[in-house]
Amino acid sequence: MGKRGKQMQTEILSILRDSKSPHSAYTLLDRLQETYPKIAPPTVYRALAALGERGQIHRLESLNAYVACQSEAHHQTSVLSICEDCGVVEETFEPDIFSRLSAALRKSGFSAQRHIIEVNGICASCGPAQAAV
Amino acid sequence: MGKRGKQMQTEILSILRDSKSPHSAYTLLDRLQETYPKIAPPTVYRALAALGERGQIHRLESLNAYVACQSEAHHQTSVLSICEDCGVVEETFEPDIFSRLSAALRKSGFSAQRHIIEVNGICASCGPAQAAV
DNA sequence: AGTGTAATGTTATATTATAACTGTCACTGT
DNA sequence: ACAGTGACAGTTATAATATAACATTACACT
Repeated sequence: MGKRGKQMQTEILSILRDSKSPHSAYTLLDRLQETYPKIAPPTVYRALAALGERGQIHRLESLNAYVACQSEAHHQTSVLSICEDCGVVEETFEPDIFSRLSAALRKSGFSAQRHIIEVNGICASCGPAQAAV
Repeated sequence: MGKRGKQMQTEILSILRDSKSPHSAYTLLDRLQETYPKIAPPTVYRALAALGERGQIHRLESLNAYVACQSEAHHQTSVLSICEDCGVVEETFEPDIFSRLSAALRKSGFSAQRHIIEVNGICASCGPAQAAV
């Protein structure tokens, strides 16, 4: 890997962990440039790719943005729920849903490798129960 | 709506229906320009937005691309499976999985509105059973 | 040191998407 | 009929996201 690459990955991971909301690649780039003024987009994308491969971050496909993985364990079977009001993303571990999904698709001969499950909605803090308080 | 808008939607829908693989907005733009040389990106995106609202097309968030809805009925609860080999996208109706997902998230106070389920893998035609033939 | 390989830096550009403004046309009320 | 108005479509420009391609550096091995 190399020292610089690891350093960037660490920086990005720490930025993402400090926030429950997703960051875009270019938001991260701006943040990193405060410290490393000269880095360019490929640096960020390389770091994001490495982190993604290790399951340390998740990419929100519907937002083109990234969040830190909230657990050390479930790197493959988590559901990402996105609050449309406050933007917070929560990760939920739902192995049962993933295996049902794989099983359902296998019936038609499809062999599942990677599942993307993202749910848009309103989180507990922003929901009607809270609005009434 | 207006005549031109409908016309573009019809054209796009027919291009997408002619192919089981997804098309990007700009692929569609190129195709439309064969007939309407002067149209610009916003025209395509407006048509895609209108088609999407009516559930006639699905957007593949992980590919930034679009496919025609393969059914007239299930506009909300379909799983999109994407073959990494041939690129074909199939739509599967899985209301049970959607309701389980909503139920699981509701436990933590999250109210689901829109579900995005995309699965990457290998389809029946490209899978090992076929390779062995 | 010399060579080969992999990581990183750099430049440029491709791809996806939308903002903001302008033009057109159908419809309304008079 | 005609001015007003509002929705849609056209147009221009640019924003936002992502990667290709090549140059350079670092480092391991000899």
